[in-house]
Amino acid sequence: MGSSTRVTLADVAKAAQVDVSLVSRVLRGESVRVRDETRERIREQAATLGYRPNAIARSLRSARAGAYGLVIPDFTNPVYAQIISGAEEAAAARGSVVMTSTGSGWDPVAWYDAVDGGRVDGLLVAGGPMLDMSRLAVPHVLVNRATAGGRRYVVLDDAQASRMAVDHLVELGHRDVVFLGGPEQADTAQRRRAGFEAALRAAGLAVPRARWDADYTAAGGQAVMAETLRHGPAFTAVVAANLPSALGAMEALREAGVGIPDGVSIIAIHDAEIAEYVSPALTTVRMPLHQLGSRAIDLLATTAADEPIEEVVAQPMELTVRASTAPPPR
Amino acid sequence: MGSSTRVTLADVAKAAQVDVSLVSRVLRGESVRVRDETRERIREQAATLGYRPNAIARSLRSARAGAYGLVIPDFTNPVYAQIISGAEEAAAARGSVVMTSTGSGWDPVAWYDAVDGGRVDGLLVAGGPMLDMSRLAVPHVLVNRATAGGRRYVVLDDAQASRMAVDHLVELGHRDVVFLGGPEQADTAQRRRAGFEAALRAAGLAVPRARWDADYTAAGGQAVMAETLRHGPAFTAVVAANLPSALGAMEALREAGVGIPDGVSIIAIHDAEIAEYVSPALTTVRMPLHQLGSRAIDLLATTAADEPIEEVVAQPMELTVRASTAPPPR
DNA sequence: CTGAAAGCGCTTACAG
DNA sequence: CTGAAAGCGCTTACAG
Repeated sequence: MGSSTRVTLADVAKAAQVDVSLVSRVLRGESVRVRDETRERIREQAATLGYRPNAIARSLRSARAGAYGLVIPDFTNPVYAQIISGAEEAAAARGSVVMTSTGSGWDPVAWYDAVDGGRVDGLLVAGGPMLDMSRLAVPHVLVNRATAGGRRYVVLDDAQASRMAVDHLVELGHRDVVFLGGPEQADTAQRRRAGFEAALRAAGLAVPRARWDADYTAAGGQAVMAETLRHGPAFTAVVAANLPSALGAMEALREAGVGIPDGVSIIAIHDAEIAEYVSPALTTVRMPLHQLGSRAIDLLATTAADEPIEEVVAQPMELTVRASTAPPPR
Repeated sequence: MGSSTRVTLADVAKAAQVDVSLVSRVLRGESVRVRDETRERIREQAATLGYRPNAIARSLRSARAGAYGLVIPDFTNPVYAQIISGAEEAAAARGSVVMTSTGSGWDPVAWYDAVDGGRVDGLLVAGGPMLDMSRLAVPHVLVNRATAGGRRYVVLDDAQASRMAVDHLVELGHRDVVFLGGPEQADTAQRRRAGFEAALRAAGLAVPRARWDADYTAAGGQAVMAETLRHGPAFTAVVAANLPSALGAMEALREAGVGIPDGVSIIAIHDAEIAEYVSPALTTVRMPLHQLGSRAIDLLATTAADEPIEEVVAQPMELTVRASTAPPPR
């Protein structure tokens, strides 16, 4: 160890008594005709010296970073772990994936420099503050967000998720269902609400007039659910726009002395391990987040930077029935 | 946009009619005496052309990456989000932090190449598979893990956390307390267990003979708690070695019809938002994970690569009493 | 105050 | 089959 004396291609070349260019070719496995004996000598010396290619020099020369960036706004939200694992799986053959955050004390100027200086071949942006992607030289794909104006995104079938949630509740016999929404400016929240309302209408049920939108957090879900209990319409079931807001809503219901599911049923869009370990275990619609991450990397890698991408990853989406939903009280 | 025509230093130099070296100095803010007029012209042209420095070229030349790597084994565990935010805060002045994972389909060989090719100035390793750090040329610091042999780590005061948990239970009147441990090979788990036993002895209480070790996961915690209920000693309280295993244990208690906290109290080491939103809300010992991340970056940045680091971040550690602990049934 | 040159460690046509 | 050379886009002594 010791960064003092890094072994370079030149060192290996000297030890193996060949030119650096040959070492480069052999070590990269480039199909080059070379005597077996020479090839062996080169490999041997590289191993002996502990040569490891300088990725920076390679990148500069070849104009390829060999890495993709993935921008995550909030590592506490378990949905991102699934997107990450999908992205890594798809990228494995092409290089690595590095995550950066836009969290606490985030500085846009430093960020653009850090992310757009050739360190990555492309950027997946999974939420976070609204960024001006046109300032970026590196190709990008928005993940789970279809910003107006942007034409490079992969999203989920949010409306369908709401529909599955509503259908489940309707099958159980619920007729008075409210939607605990996400922030109005989030397009995922808009599509989930639209899907909710469409499904209600399709079932011949009334769409509540007022909107009860939280901010996709547990604290927000709790506050808005409490508000709904005080001033909202009578209801026997809730569709929560995401997992954290469902957990908050459950807390608000408990505080109000409302039983789950005997008083009110609740179902959330998105699934994660935690849904199994709350009480009662939470019924969810599992979204294809892993597939979303994979698909986004594939598109990033295979698409020209200026080519529009407007794609919906719809499969597999799955209702996961747990203990938080049951027929309405009668 | 369009990566086709990146603006280089040479482009700016030509436009401003000066040498590239001068542009480099002015744009980096190097203290160089230059006519205000020239400086102004350079800045103007850089802005007009939309120049953005090539981080790769800069790194190669200056032998500094301007970034630190942070290896995360599992993005679903909320404790890592706190470490990340601490690391980012400390790194902000020096460069960026990029996270990489050692998750699904992780390939050690590719990993060493990816991480040790000059892309980062240093590496924080927060758990994951046991890696041979001596193979790395880049300086590293282990975070929350003091591997035998390794002499570069920052850990928490795990024993103290257990002590605080036990003391809380003892003050409530508990005398029969069990420890739901972590995996035996994890040194954090060893210290938490040792602290647990020491605190019990200090309180004049018996240390259970058998060990009930899970694997730091919810599923593991659930299985081992169920086992403890069947074959373990009688107990009125549980100290869980981490948050996920506590959530699993709560599920096992519910399944066995044991009330929390009226039948059994439970307290977990580590805190996260989710602890507030399970039912009953979980009492925890909040660990200084943010500070752990910050300190690790500071040490990485200011310490020679071969200098031993053996540090404990002990403050602030805080008992957070919620609803899952109460006096024992009588 | 500003310029010219060397060189970081690679890859990749071009030669032979 | 193998080598010599150019050059990626910067930074940094060295000159003047």
